[in-house]
Amino acid sequence: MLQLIRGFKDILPGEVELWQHIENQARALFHDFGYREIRVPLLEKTELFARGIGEDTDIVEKEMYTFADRKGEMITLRPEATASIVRAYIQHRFHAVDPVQKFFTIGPMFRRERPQKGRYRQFYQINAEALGIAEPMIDVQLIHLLVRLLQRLKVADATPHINSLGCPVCRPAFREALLAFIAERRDALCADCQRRSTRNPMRVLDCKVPGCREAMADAPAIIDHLCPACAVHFAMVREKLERLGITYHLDKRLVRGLDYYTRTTFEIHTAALGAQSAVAGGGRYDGLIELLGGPPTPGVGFAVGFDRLAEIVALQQNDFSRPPRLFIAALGPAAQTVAFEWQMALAEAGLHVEMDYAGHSLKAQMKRADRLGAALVLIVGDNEMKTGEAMLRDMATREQTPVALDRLVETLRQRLANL
RNA sequence: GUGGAUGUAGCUCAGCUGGCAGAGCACCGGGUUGUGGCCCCGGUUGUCGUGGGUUCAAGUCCCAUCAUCCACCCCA
Repeated sequence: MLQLIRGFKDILPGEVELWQHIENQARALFHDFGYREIRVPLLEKTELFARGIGEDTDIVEKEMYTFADRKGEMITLRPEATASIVRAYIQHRFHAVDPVQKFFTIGPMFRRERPQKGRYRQFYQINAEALGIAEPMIDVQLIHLLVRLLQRLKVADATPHINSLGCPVCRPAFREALLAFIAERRDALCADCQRRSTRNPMRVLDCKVPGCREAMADAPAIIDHLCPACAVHFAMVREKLERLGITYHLDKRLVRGLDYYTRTTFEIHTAALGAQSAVAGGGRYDGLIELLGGPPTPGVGFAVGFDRLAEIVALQQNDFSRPPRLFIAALGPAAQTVAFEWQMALAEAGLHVEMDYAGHSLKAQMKRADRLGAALVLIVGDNEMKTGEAMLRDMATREQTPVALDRLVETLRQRLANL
């Protein structure tokens, strides 16, 4: 049997409704906050991600779907959306018209990781990006947006964890302090951290190995080494969060896996999915636009893990089925012929109507109507064709009333409106 | 990339020291010649993940491989 590719999955009818529900909530929220949808390609030149995300990151080093196309150009299935959105911002010269742009996008991303719960090779993200705004207000707006979205989706425990990663001004000094600290207790760290300590020392801070946690307990924190500008920025983010009544955890060990992040950084975790606990994350990336060839422009954004979010939402709310309003049980070829035409006419009038196409017994058709969850069943056979009145059965009350066939649409609309 | 567990009907799973491939649910039909849910009766559904090996005989034992799940790792 031909099967789908490892780490990929089908989203089947029944589950799709849940995805649509989440999308609808996100779109409505983004619309109200002035975020406009942007759709960028799934394929980009490899260079965009190599430069944007960082050559040394795990994503670029070993997780991207990168290949040569037929002319030998190196292209990559996008592992995230921010780099593409920033590329579009620069390419279409948004900064020249109005540097302030707020975008959102929803779509698939690709990373070749080992599949696991809530982790697929084609996975979906909801992204929001605010470009051209340096003020801490917009950091807070994005965190607020994230919290509101999760509230609307009835996700409990959606408390954001926040931190500041500083900027190119304050990070070197912190890096020195951290390296010095790590050097003193290198032997106590796990093998991974010993390797990390030279390449990406910030990662040692959020290692989960108990020995490392212990050794790093008193490690210097980034927020104690912020330059005055970053310190003020972060203080304002915290103050505004508090004024909005958004509870948050200050997590001095929170770091990011992508090189472009600066200043405010945030994540939302949940216990619902085991180890794949991060359901959303984001932060400020003030250097990225310039790095990708645009003018110096601040930026901040987040990504929500759609697959993970859908699994969490499904835990409390998983029935999004939309049963037909009416089932037409037709008996005999003559009735079936008119039923077929009614179904189309009623659909045209905005009513979801189902019928049986195979000419099963009335009993079988009633069973099917029940299983589909139809509120009403219209029973039409030779008798009804002669008298011009069909029987309309209310499945909940079992009451049956005659309905004139020539006034069918109006009667049904009335009856269904009252349900 | 590393470690562990699991693959048998559409779904959930049973199948002992190797001996005729099963149950429940679902689906189809009947009990009721034109009336659903509950009940009763009957029926359909299989590359036992795949490929090799051992054996008179393999769902069962061995090897390989693929996939899924869990954890590490990484991240959303």
